[in-house]
Amino acid sequence: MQEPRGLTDFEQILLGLLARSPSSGYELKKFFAATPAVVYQPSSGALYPALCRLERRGLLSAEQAPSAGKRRQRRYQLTPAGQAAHASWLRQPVEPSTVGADLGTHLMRFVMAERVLAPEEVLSFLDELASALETFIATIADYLTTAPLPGCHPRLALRHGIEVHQASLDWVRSAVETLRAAPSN
Amino acid sequence: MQEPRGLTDFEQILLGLLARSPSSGYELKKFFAATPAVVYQPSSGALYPALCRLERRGLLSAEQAPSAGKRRQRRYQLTPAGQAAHASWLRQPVEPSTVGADLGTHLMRFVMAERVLAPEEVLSFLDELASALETFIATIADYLTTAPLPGCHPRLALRHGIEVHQASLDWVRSAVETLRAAPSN
DNA sequence: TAGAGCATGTAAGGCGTTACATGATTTC
DNA sequence: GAAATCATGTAACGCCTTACATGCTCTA
Repeated sequence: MQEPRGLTDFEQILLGLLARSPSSGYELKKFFAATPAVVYQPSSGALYPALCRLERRGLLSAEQAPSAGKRRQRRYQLTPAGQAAHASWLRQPVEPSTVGADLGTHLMRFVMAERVLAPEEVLSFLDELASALETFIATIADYLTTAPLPGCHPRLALRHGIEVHQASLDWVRSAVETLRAAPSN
Repeated sequence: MQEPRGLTDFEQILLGLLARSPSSGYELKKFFAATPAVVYQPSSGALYPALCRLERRGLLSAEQAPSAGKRRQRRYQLTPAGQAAHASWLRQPVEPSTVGADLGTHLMRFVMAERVLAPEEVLSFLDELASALETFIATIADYLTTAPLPGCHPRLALRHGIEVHQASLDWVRSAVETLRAAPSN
């Protein structure tokens, strides 16, 4: 029995979307297309095979064209195993080394954690995210002062990194405030 | 003659690094490893084939272990065609639709433009970047007010997008100021 | 009935990852 | 002389992209 390798981010996100509401592949495509903030537009060749993989793993189940016309349509929903996999993804600790790239994945987790995780779990996720961001910012700031950088563009680019991640950090802190003020809504 | 598909971002970045100073594959690896802001660590299986592809296209040339010991080593440098491809990458207009994801690529272009592009070309690149960011921010802000979003986490996540990209925009403006004040250094 | 959109999928090809392979050189 | 590091590469495998294929359903 070979290790069943972990799910990709894309697969986890599909799981999260289907946890909110069962959908067909086409509806998922429309969702991605309609959301301007999500700048990823999965192709058919990525989406349908991913759904098949999740189904083969027993994380999704599909019901064939139940309602309305006879137009074939596979509406997917999570199995209990799928829900478990999704919840475990949401509960994964924030890996500090990943905060420099793909902040998007963390944001996705935050969005999907609503109503799945307990409010205090969400707050501790944000705490982890905040300290990962602090560490990352400190690392760049240190590199900026100590490393011998040729020219002025590299320094400016590092300042960009600091300022953008500082903005993320500020956001995390204000989000914590917001959620503390109105824990459930 | 089939279209020679464009270079990947990774290949372009390799070209940019080698334009600064000819290096071996191993030195490039060390560079990626040593830079904390660059959160990508190319594997051997990505790096060496990429260098070979660039060489086969005639964009790089390699000299075999010239100096010191007889340890085999391939030191790459740009051919004239490679320099042309690199400059053309740097001069590519900022595609507004790409500004939501991979801001990193734009930053890379900015860093590598120093001393390759004329100061006014750099400034116009930053202008393009600024207006792309403005558009993106406005799009999210509009979506935030008009779209029916379930729950409070999605709204918070969109605010994150706005604030982070606003920080980028502020940085662009201050970078323009800095560069205008000290055009060459 | 012709066309546009719905809805799912497949095939070829490219690139990256992980892991392994292979020598040469320096260090203890 | 053994071990670590230098330095380059290859093989298996997986996923995504582009492009195409296939039917069904609604509208003009």
